Amino acid sequence: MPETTRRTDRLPGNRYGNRPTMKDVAARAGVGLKTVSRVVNGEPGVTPETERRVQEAIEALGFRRNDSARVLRKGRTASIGLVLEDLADPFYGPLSRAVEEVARAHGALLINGSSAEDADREQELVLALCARRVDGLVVIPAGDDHRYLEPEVKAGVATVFVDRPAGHIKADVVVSDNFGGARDGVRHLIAHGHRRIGFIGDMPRIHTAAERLRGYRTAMEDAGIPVADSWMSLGATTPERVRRAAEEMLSGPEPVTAIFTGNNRVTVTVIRVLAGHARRVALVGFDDIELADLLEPGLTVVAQDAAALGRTAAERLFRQLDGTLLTPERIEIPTRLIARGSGELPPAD
Amino acid sequence: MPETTRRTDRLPGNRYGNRPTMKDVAARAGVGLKTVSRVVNGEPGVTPETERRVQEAIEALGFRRNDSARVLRKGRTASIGLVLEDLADPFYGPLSRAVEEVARAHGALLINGSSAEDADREQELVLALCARRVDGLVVIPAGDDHRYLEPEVKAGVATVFVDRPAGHIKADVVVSDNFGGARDGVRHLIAHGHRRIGFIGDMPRIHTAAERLRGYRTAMEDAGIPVADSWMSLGATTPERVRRAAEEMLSGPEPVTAIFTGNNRVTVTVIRVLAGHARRVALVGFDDIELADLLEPGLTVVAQDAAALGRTAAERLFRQLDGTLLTPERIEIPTRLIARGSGELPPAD
DNA sequence: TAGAGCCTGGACAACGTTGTCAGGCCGGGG
DNA sequence: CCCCGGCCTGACAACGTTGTCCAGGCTCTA
Repeated sequence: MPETTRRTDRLPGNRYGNRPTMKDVAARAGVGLKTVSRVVNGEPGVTPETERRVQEAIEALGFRRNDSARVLRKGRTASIGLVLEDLADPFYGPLSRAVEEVARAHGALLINGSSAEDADREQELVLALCARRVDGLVVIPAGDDHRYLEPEVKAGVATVFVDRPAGHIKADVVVSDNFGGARDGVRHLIAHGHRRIGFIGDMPRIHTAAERLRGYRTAMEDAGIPVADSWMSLGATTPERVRRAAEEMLSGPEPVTAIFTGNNRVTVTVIRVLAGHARRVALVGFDDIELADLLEPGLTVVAQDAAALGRTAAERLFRQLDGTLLTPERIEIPTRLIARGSGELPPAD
Repeated sequence: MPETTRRTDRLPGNRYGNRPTMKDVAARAGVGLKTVSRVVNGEPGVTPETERRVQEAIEALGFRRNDSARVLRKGRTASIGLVLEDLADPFYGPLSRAVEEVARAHGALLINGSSAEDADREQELVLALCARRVDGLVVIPAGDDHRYLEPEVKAGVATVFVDRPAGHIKADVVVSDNFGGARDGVRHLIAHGHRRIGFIGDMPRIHTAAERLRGYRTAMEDAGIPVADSWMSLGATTPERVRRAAEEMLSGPEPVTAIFTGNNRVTVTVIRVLAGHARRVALVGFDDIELADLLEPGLTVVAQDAAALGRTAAERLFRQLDGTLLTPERIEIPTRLIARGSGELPPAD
C-alpha cells in the first residue's frame, strides 16, 4: 500500500485535508518521530546534519505542527477568551485591542465573541470557550449571575470581569469609576450655574447605569438641589425613547437647562434633539465620542479609558496564570472630564 | 491510591487544574466511557435511567468536554480566524461583528488578531491560526505576498481575503468598489461646479488607496479637467502630514475649492483644518463617520458597507467548507454616496 | 421454549503531539 | 583493552475524545 493513501482509506473526508504529520516528516527524513519533535520545538540535542535533513523534509511536505494535539498533551492552550457585548460598538474596539496586545506579549491568541447583551448567550459563549480550554477569560458581563463559572474557576481558568461587576462569584473586577465620573460631570454643570438638570440613562439593572444615576443624585444632593421625577429618564434604550424623554424634560412647566446623558448612544440622540431645538441647552455626556470636538458647541464628556480597562484586566489575568496573583480584587479606573463647550453653556431660561 | 490524586503525582502543574474527564464521569456513574460520550453528545442508544446517572455525575464533578481532544479526533475545530489591521479602528468593528454572526450561525467561534498593518506580523498570526487548525481564514491583507499560505490552502484551509486583494495566490476576494466610489464622489463635486479639486490619500502601494486615486483621476479626466500635481497628496499617513498637505493645496496660486479625502482618518483631520479656515471649501470623504450628520455642514461621504464586506466574506468561507463553492472569485461590494451638505457647497473663489 | 433480532453498554484503537527512558555510539582515562 | 560518561537518537506511553465493533441481555415470534 503506497504511503500517500495511508489515511484516506480509513476515515471519510473529515481529516485536515490529509496534512502531513511529524510521522510523515520523520519517515521522509529517515529519523525518529521524537527527533522531528525536537527540531520543531528547537530543543537541544540534534546534530546540525540531522536537523538539516528534518528541516528539508518539513519544507518539502509543508508540515505545520498541529497545536490541537500539542495542547492536549501540554495542558495549556496559549489562548484567552474575550466575551463582550458587541464588537461593533466603538467603545469595545480599543478595549479588545488592549486585551489583544497584552495577550500577544504573553504569546497568547485571543478568541472573542459578542453576547449581544444577552445573559444566555454570554453563558453559552463562555462555556464554549471553556470547552476549548482557554487559559483565561475576560468577560464583560451581560447577565448578573455567574455561578455557572464556578467549576471553571475552580478548575483553574483565570477570570477577570470588566466594565461591570460579576454576580455571585468571587473574581477580579476592573471597572470605570462610573459613580465618580457622573458626579463630576453633573457638578460641572452645577458649577456653571445650572440647577434644573436632566438625566437620561439606561436601565438601572445594568450596573454602570445605576452607578451613574447614583453619581447624578449625589451631585444634586450635595448641592442641595431637590430632583424632580420628571428630570430623570431611566431605561431609555431606543433612540425613539431617548428622543421622547429629552423632549419631555425640555418642555413642561419646569424645563431643564442642562442634560447629563448616561452613555454614548443616548448622548448622540440627545445631540440630535438639541440640534433642532431653539433654546441652548447645556450637555455633558458619559463616554467620549469621536469628533466630539468638531461639533458646535464642542461636546463636553466624562471620558472612560477603554484601553486602560482592557489592559488592566488582561494584565491581571496573566498574573493569575503566573500564580503571582491570588486574592480577587476590584479595581477602579478613573474617568476624565473633558470640557469642550457644551457643558459650559450658561443656563438659558 | 485514592482516585483524586490519580494525576497530580504524574505530571507537575501543567494539567488543566485536574479537570474531570469522561473517564472520571464514567467511574462515578458506574458506566462505560463510551456511554458518557454518548450522553454528552446526545447520541441515541442510552436508557433514560442510565442517562440520568451520567448527567448526575457530570453535574457533581463539574465535567466539561475537552474540545481540544475532540478536535484532534474529529479533524474540524469549528473555529475560524480573522486577521485584520486594527480591532480598534471603527471600520473593522462592524466587519468583525458581521463575520462573527455568520460564524455563530454555523456554530463556529471566531479567533482574531490585529496585524497592525505589518506584513510579518500578518504572516505570523495567520500561521499561528493555521497551527490551531482553524477551519478557515478571513484575512485583511497587510502584506502583498501570500504565497506562504499555499500549503495551508492546499491542505484545506478555506480562505477569503477582504478589503484588499491577495498577492500571488488564487483565492476569494471581497472588496469595496473603491474605484467607482471615489469616481462618484469626485463627480459629485464636479457636478456642483468644482474644477479645482484636491485629493488626499494613503500610500498608493495600498491597493484601496491606489484604486481611489484612480477613481479621482478618471472622474477628472472624464470631465476634461487637467489635474495639477499640487492637487494630489499621496502617502499622507500622519495627521501632521495631512494637515500640511491640506493647507498647501488651499493656499498657493491655484487653490482648490473642494477636497476629496481617501479614508476616514484623513477626512477627520481635514475637517479640523477646514474648521479653522475662512473660505468655505467643499469636502467629500471616503468612508462614513459617526455623527457626520451633526457637523456643520453635514459631511458628505462615500460610504462603504463594512458589515456587507464581512458577511459576504464569511458566507463564502463557509460555502468553501461546505464544498458548495469551488472557483475563487472576486466580489465587489458597491459603495453609496451620502450627501449631507459638505459636498454640495458651491465653489468659493 | 428456542431462536432471531434489537437494544444497550463497553473494550479498544486512533487522532498528533510531547515527556520519559533506555540504548547505541564515541572518545578518553584507567 | 575495557569501562565509564556524555551525547544523540528513537521506542513507547499518555493526553481526552470518538468511531468501530462485539458481547450480553432483552423481547418477540414461531
